[in-house]
Amino acid sequence: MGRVIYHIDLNAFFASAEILLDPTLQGKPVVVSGMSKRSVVSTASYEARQFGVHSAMPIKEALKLCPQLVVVKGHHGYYQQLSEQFISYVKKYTDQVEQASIDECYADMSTAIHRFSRPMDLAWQLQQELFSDLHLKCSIGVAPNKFLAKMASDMKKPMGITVLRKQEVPVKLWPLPIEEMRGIGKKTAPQMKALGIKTIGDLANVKDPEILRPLLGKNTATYIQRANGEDDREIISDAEIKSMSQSTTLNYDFSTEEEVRALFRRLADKLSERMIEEDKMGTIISISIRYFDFNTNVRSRKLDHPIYRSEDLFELAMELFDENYEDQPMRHLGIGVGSLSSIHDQKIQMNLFDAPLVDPACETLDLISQLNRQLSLGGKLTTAASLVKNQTADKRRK
DNA sequence: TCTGGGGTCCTAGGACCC
DNA sequence: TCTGGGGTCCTAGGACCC
Repeated sequence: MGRVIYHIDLNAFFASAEILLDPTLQGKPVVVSGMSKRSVVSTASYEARQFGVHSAMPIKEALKLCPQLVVVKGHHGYYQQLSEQFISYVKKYTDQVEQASIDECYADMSTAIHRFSRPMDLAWQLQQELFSDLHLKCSIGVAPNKFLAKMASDMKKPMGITVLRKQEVPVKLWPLPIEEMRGIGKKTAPQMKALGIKTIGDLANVKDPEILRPLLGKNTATYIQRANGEDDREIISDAEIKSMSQSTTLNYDFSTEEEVRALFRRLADKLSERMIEEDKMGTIISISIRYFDFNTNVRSRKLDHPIYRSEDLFELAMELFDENYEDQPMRHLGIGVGSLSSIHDQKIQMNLFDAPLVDPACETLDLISQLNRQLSLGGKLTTAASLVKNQTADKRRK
């Protein structure tokens, strides 16, 4: 007996959420975007899409296409709350739910559908609940695996329910252009077309897979299987986040150290706050610098102890910046942390008494000065244990 | 009216080790 | 009278997705 996988995709999520906050926006062409001249459209309402406005389009271009466009600033905390409610509604039917992004998830409904006479009925009920209770529209794809469910949910929007069976693959999937395939983007699609692979069907029936290896790498066989409607990936309901970052595009290009320091302070503060909220610390620090000409550098460093405090993020970001800055005007800066683990778990493992012994003669003064620095910065007072650990790690690095 | 922000995954080269 | 062969880690770059 095969699986029944749903892919549930909220339609124009950010725009719908804004209409919930301000019902007078209902029926109007609305986009959510930043408010600077360099902003792009994050999400467009269906009314806005009729003018040709779409995600990632520069806001100025969108206004040119649709002068009456209503531009609203995003409220990401609110979207996050709505998203959590969305997931909890899906979890009423199964605990096998994998959140794929803020506005979509996969769910294994193989067992849950037995409570309904037809698999479509569960989808219909869930869609109605999300609309009547949360006022959110969604599209649902129903299929034997994640790939087909995702393709199915894309086939009818908004408020669509699409069943895609394995035997329907040649008729419903194969005619689609190759760029509709997940993972084939605007760089790879033209190269595949140059090889004569113009549709998903062409990929499914490719005679010599080796010609695709330079484009698709080790996943070549997987792509061909997907094009044939095969995908045995499990639903992963407890995926851990792997990296966190905070970045911004400037209103005008930066050229001075003071500007950079002030921005890195702000980015470090925000990122640290989010990391503490998510109970995450990490051992890879990275910065990104995008210059005026869009040339972008990402520089990273592996650390020998995990960090999450704003001051640590800031200091290391500035070090990486000073080592790598190419002395040109910058339009974008960012800080990221990878290789994440739990702050909480480490604190449990390492209480005060587990701290490594410190040579009192040469270490005490330095310890006190670090402690004072942290207090003066208004940061949370960390345990002496973690302070000592940080310090010994620093010494090792030197 | 140029080109956001937050993520994931893959590739490739060099260092280093046995 | 040239320079092994893996395996793993680190770093950089790039494609892709929502």
